[in-house]
Amino acid sequence: MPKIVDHDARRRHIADAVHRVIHDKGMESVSLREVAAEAGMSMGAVQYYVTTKEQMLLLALERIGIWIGERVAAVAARGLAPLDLLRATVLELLPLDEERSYLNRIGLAFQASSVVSENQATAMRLGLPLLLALLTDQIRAAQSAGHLAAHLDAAKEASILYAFAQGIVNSTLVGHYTSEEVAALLDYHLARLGAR
Amino acid sequence: MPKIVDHDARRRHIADAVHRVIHDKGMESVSLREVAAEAGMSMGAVQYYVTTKEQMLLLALERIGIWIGERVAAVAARGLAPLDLLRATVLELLPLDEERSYLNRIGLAFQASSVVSENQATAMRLGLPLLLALLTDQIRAAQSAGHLAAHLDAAKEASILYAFAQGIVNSTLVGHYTSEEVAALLDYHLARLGAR
DNA sequence: CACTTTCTCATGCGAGTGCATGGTAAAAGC
DNA sequence: GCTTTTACCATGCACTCGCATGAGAAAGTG
Repeated sequence: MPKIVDHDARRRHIADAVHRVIHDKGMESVSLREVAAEAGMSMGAVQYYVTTKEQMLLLALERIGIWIGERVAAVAARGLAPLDLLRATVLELLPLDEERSYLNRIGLAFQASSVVSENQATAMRLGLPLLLALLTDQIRAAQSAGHLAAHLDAAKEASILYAFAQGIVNSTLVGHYTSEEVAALLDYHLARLGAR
Repeated sequence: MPKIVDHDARRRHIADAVHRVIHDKGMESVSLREVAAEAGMSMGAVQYYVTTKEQMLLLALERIGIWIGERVAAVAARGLAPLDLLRATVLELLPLDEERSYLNRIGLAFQASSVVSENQATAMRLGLPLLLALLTDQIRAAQSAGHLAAHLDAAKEASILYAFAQGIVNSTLVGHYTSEEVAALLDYHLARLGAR
């Protein structure tokens, strides 16, 4: 065998290029040529690692999921107190700095794209329950620690919290909220759920 | 002058065709030809009423805003009790039946598209404060009637409620929630805000 | 009737699309 | 050294895109 190449690395490289194209010019201008140019490789090389455009998008979508998962896991590893951990986890999902905006722009593009592509919708549905379960656990932990009211339905609160985050993302990305307003809204919401 | 034609009607007809294309095949497959075919007219006729694709999309976006505004106004005209009105208004924004799913699919597509198109983002930002102000008023009314706790910050609650709704839309459109779960989540959230 | 104005259409253009193909360079196995 | 496998690339193909153009049909006015 010749020229041993790290296939995963190449595919990651391509996925990153897809992300940049989506972020800079939107989902509609993702094309094999555009992505190849962004990745600094020939169109033939892209085709070698990715058989079809659909598969290329799925690859990029999966990597976004992994990326978010890693970020959330990193927060969990910080060893914060229960309620702080919950707050930090949700903050991680909001577009409060450049990297999180980048991630959320791409996420929103895939969100919309998934409505029309069943394969993408399936991929989207994989990560969601994991995140909701994590939030549910964190809420339960905060309840046990007496930081959140014991009578709250942890699973429902997790769903509401995540929906809140997603909705805030939408409005923020079209330029409605500032970072400060977003953080203030989250804190207000969490405070309202506090034990009394 | 010949063939007197209702321009607004024609433009509405075109906008409706754009909506159907976005709903059925997604934003990426919106093209002058596709829209013309969907509208049952020639491509030249579409071009006569709409000078550019960008303008066509803006037209379709504006009409979505008008449509949602009308639906929300219709709810307000039903003369419900304060808390019921608030609940009904939010329900109006959720994809709980075919028409609302239709509306929300298109809305989400524009949401994503607006991130990349400044003109669309501007149009999006126009309607949002109106809706938030309406929800804020309804929350204040519910507080005055003793249906919601008086200590709540009405404006923040409105923002949270709307963000919640938008987030739920995202997840529901990719197939995560059922209609029943969505309604249950809203009721749970509102009950938690109730006066005690 | 002509004449003007409004509306509609077919067609062309250059550019870009996803994908298939055939060829080529390089490294490993024999 | 020759073959095989892997990696890559240039190009072609059929198609679609947004938009421009010019011709002409329809319906009013004089």
